[in-house]
Order: sequence, then structure tokens, then C-alpha cells
Amino acid sequence: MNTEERLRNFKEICRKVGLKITHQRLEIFKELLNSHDHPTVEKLYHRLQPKLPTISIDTVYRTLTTLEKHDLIVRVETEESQARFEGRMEEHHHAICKKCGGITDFYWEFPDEASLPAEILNWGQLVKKSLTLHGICEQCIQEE
Amino acid sequence: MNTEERLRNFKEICRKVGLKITHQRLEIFKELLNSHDHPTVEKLYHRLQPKLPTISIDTVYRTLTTLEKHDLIVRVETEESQARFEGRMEEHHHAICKKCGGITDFYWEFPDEASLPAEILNWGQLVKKSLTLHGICEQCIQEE
DNA sequence: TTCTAAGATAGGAATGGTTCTTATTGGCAG
DNA sequence: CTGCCAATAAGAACCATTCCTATCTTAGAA
Repeated sequence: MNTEERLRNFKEICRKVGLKITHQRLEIFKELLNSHDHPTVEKLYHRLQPKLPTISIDTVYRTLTTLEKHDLIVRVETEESQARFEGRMEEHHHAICKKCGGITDFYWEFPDEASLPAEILNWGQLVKKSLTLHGICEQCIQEE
Repeated sequence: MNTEERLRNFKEICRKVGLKITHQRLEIFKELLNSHDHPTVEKLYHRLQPKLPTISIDTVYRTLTTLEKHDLIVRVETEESQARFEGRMEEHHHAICKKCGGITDFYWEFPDEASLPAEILNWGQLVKKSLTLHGICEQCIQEE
């Protein structure tokens, strides 16, 4: 799905579940679609200032939580205390740099569910499999 | 490594890096070794009350951060705001239940590093590969 | 063993990220 | 166009985590 399709989908989902399509929701969603660095709420808030100078940070929090609930965006799993979000919805994976905290996306096809241990296949209902690589990115290695 | 070996290793590492072996550090480490539910700081704090009735929660935070820095324990990556820790050090993976938040450990041999996309193999220096499964555990399915 | 210096802790205050409260605004169905 | 109800802004409140500092403990020296 490209940006336009994502926006159409966004509006459709909102209509379907009874969410009003407000200026703020639309701008927050669009801003996240254009952000490929898995921004924190604070970062998004600042990026939105030019378009929405009076928006409150609470609205950003509330909206992201709402969008997440309806599977329009994803909350990224990290060890940090600050929440980070992304707009990319295709199943993909992350490489996280221990040094700078940067997150890089990558695609990788999961080998075969049967390669998982039996105990986990019986664990429950699997929804998502995400591989996270930890290490130090090339740029941080150079800077050492 | 069994518990006894882990404790010996703990003391050795402390000596090596100049950390004093305090009663609190030892008890916090032992408590985490005995906990298999990836407890939050708050939970550990309460479990330690019987043995260390006057311990402050700051000490638990500080100690866990210190132990993590020296690779004696691991901070678990979740979407939650509260930090969770574990004492298991063998490389393993997690299945997280969306409903109850429970985390189940499992072992799984990573197929082959060459199966990762080239872009990631050149990303930097990889330290750890962790697979996280998301879904709903059997118990929560039953309860629905 | 005793002494001492440096490091560690307890307790409370402070901080920072996130959520709640409330008055006001604005989307949208009729 | 109008009214209802959801959504927002602003600031207060909340909660997890960290800081401050006086006191205590550990580990090494005497």
C-alpha cells in the first residue's frame, strides 16, 4: 500500500469503527507515514508543530494509542522507557544499535513455523513473529 | 551454569570489575535467579521484603542496572512502560501474550546467519538475535 | 583484628514520560 | 443548519525511575 492507499484505508477504518476523522488524527497519521526513524512521541510532537502549532502532546499520545488499537500503526518493542512508533505495517524486523539507539528495518522471511519448538506451537495463537537484532551499527563503530 | 556456579561467577565478576559484594546485591541477584516470570522492579522489590525489610526501591533499580551493565542479567524488551528483567543468560527467545502480558521462554536455534538479507549483514556488528512471538496464550484463549 | 577510604545504601525529593480532568471545540448525522 | 457527542487543549496528576545526601558497609591496609 502506498501513502494514498494508506490514507484511504485510514479513513475507511475510522468510519467503520466510529472514529471521527479530525485534522489532528489525519496529520499525526500522515506524519508517522513519512517518518522512517521510529520516532518517539516527543519527536512527532515537534515535527507536527509547523502544521498544528496548538496541538497538545496528550493528543499525540492519545491518537497514537487509538491508531495502534485499530492496527493502523505499530508500537515498537524496545528496552527504552520512551515509546516509539512506526507506520510501516508489512511484517518486518528491526536491528537496534546499542550505541546510538537507531532502529533499522529489514525484511526477512521466517524460515518455517515447524522449525519452532513444539512447546511453542502449543503455546497459544501466534499473531506475529519479530526478529530483533542487537549490536553496533557501522557508523557507531567508525566513530569509536 | 547452575545456581551455585552463577553465584561464584557473580562474585568473580564483581571482584574483577571492582564492585563490592553487598548483602543487597547478592540477594537481588539470587532472587532474580529464582524468578522465572521476568519480574518488574516493583515485583522483585516486594519479593525481597522478607529478607531485606529496609531495602529501598532505588537500590533495586540501581543494582539491576549495574548487573545488566556487566552482563550478569538481562533487561527484557517489551512494549510495556515498566522494565522487566531475567536472570537466564543462555541465548533464548520469548513468546509474549497480548492479553495477560505473560512471557514464556523458549530455545530455538537460529537457522543460519546467511539467510539474513545482505543489507543487515553489512549493518554493523551483531551481538544478539532475539525472536519474539506475539499472540494469545492458551490459558487466555480458554478464559475468553 | 582494627582502622580507613571509597563505594553503596535508605529515604525522601525531584524528574520525566504518560495519562487524567474539565471546559471548550468541532465533526458529522439528521 | 443544528445539535449531539466525541475529540481536543491545557494544565494537573500520576507513576516509574533517578537523583541527592547523610549514613553505613565493604575490602584492603596497618
